[in-house]
Amino acid sequence: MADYYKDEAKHYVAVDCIIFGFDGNRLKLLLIKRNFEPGKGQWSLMGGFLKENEGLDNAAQRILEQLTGLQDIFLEQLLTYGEVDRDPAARVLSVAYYALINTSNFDEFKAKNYKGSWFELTEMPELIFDHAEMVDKARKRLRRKAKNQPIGFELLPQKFTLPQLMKLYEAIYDQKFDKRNFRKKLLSYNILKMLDEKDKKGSRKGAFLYQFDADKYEKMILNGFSFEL
Amino acid sequence: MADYYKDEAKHYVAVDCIIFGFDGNRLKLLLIKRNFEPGKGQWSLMGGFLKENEGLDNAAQRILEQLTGLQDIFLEQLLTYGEVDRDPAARVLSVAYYALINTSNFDEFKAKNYKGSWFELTEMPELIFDHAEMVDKARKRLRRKAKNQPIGFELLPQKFTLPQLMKLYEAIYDQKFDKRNFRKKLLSYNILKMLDEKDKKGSRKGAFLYQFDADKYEKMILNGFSFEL
DNA sequence: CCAAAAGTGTTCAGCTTACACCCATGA
DNA sequence: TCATGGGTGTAAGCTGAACACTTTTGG
Repeated sequence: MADYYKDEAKHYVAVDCIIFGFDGNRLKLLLIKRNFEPGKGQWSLMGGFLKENEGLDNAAQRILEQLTGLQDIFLEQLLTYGEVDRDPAARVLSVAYYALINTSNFDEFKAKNYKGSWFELTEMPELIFDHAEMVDKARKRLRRKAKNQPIGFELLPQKFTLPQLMKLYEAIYDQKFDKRNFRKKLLSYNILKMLDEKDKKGSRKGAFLYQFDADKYEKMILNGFSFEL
Repeated sequence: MADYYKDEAKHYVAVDCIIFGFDGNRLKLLLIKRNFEPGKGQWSLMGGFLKENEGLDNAAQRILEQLTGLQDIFLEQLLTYGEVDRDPAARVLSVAYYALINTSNFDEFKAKNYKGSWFELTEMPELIFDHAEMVDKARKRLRRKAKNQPIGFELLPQKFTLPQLMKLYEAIYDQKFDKRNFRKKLLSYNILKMLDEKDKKGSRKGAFLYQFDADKYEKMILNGFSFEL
């Protein structure tokens, strides 16, 4: 095949992942200690270069899997960063993705290979390049998204309690909610299934466990419903 | 400087622009007839390749200016399309941007160089590659954005009437609004300045002209206000 | 004088918010 | 028995939606 574009410039393209996790209390971010130049030894988002015959979404999945061992994770493209000087070593475009994982089933062993560790958003170290900007953008996206879709559930274990869910939303929005109003609202969507079990880790009384009911949610959006917090 | 990345792949990166315009009645899209292979003679978004030492946003501005002669236009990155086979001629990433222009001061002469012409969204021709997908995404973004920021004003001339503004919103959302409610709501934001002039093009009675008051809007968002339609 | 678009208020329903006490349990 | 977090209902204010008639003026 003729290369119609052969006179055009070619560019390095990286994919960087903003990985959010929730430990039951606070919203956290998975960062790695960079083990190559430039910026070796500094904190950074997990990333990698886009390969010759690899789709962007695939690259993001690959990179996420390398670090966490997880597949089939919520992953969404955020924005592409293309300032000429953003990487001091060379002109590199970076396509940012953000991911939501629940920390319970994540592979600590893999993460150790990259010196990955979790940080509270309030206690983030300094990041290389424009990564802090990416994180900020991702937080905003997460807030917006969580208003329109129940993506918060990606961050929780399969069974969770309403106090846990509320803590998650409080962490995402960095504000307190009234528990009566919160329960009323969430239950009114009819996308939660209450189970017979209680989780007693949080209190002596124990809190009922719930499951997210994806079927009901599908039906709900098919009927033109819009999830709003 | 050492090229730490020299073993990594490099890629062609294009920038494609979804250009919305409003002619006072309907929301339109500016498309060009492609004059190079592949896809020569087919309808397409205006685009171009990212140059060696050019930032992404700059590239988008350059491309927009080439076609419309306009500078300082609302322009926002949408998403990057990176499927391996999206362009049949070569592996090309495309960073999509969308722009809002008011058609009154746009340079038809320049547009003719590219065989550019306006299409109603309902009468769009078939587009090359994944451009239709980009347009669809841009429409959704425009709707969302117009709810939270008064970007609609980018699409209007500096002075406009409330009926015009309402028509614009009706075009963006593809639905009718009640004019009493619409006026009440928009005026309640206090970001419009009524002028002493009337525009008589639309009716014998004439409609008062308004101007968008950017100062008041800045103050409004500083005070934590959220613009909602 | 009439056609055509501009302009104008009120009511009702539903949603959001604020708010305080009892319950169950393990230690 | 008590400390701790879990669970529950109601009232007030606000916002969004529905709805119809009068005004202006060029032809």
